Amino acid sequence: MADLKNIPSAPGTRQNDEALALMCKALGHPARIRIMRHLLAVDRCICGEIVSILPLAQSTVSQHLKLLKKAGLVKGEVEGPAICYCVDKERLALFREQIADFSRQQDFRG
Amino acid sequence: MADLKNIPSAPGTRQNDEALALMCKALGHPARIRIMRHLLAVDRCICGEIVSILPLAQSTVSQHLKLLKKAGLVKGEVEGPAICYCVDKERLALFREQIADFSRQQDFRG
DNA sequence: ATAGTTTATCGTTTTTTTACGATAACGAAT
DNA sequence: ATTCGTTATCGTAAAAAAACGATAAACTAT
Repeated sequence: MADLKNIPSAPGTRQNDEALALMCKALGHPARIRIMRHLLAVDRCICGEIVSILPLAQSTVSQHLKLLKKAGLVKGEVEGPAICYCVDKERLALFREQIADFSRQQDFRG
Repeated sequence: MADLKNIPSAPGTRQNDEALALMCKALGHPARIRIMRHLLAVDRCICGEIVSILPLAQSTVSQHLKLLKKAGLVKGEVEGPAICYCVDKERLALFREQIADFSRQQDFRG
């Protein structure tokens, strides 16, 4: 990938194209959408529960969770021997706003 | 990728995880975010203009546009010798709503 | 200490994505 | 008919993503 990070952004443009793209990419896979939906539905659960609802190996699910964490959409905390995951709702709300701003972006030149 | 398409969806869950993931994936690259922002800013422009604002080869930009078209976020129409691109605002609005619904999804069991 | 449960990481393979140059296709204008 | 400007497609190479099994790490409980 060429270095888009070093290009000056347009005046009215938000700087965080990278972060926005990262979050979009994190949601750009059906398994990860599923994971998010489940977490939103049950509020919080351990990794094993997610494994049980998806037709994927444990290691694969763990990788998906890692990506979601990297994008900031999910956070996990140790809970006894297991790890409890939940959606970072602030980040998700931020994402929703960014998408809203983005998709309402118009031409306000002059 | 395993066949997530054949898994029964949870009761309250929207069916179009695939479509939502596809649109997210389309926006999951900084170059494509840039393209969308530019199109939103200038309303409509030819492909060559987009090439000129990105540090990418013409063929690469063409591929990115192809992805955005495949996701339905962008449409292009022949205009003389060139092709004029613009954002499909209805689709983008739909996407925004899907994200809004998604990110507000809560636990309403019982 | 040992055994059991849970999850992350490693190593690997396959597939997809990203990027490029070169070429083809298409329309406009000479 | 030929040339020019514009964009898509082809072929290819390099990088990243997706998936798995096996193993390691960490914490509980016996």
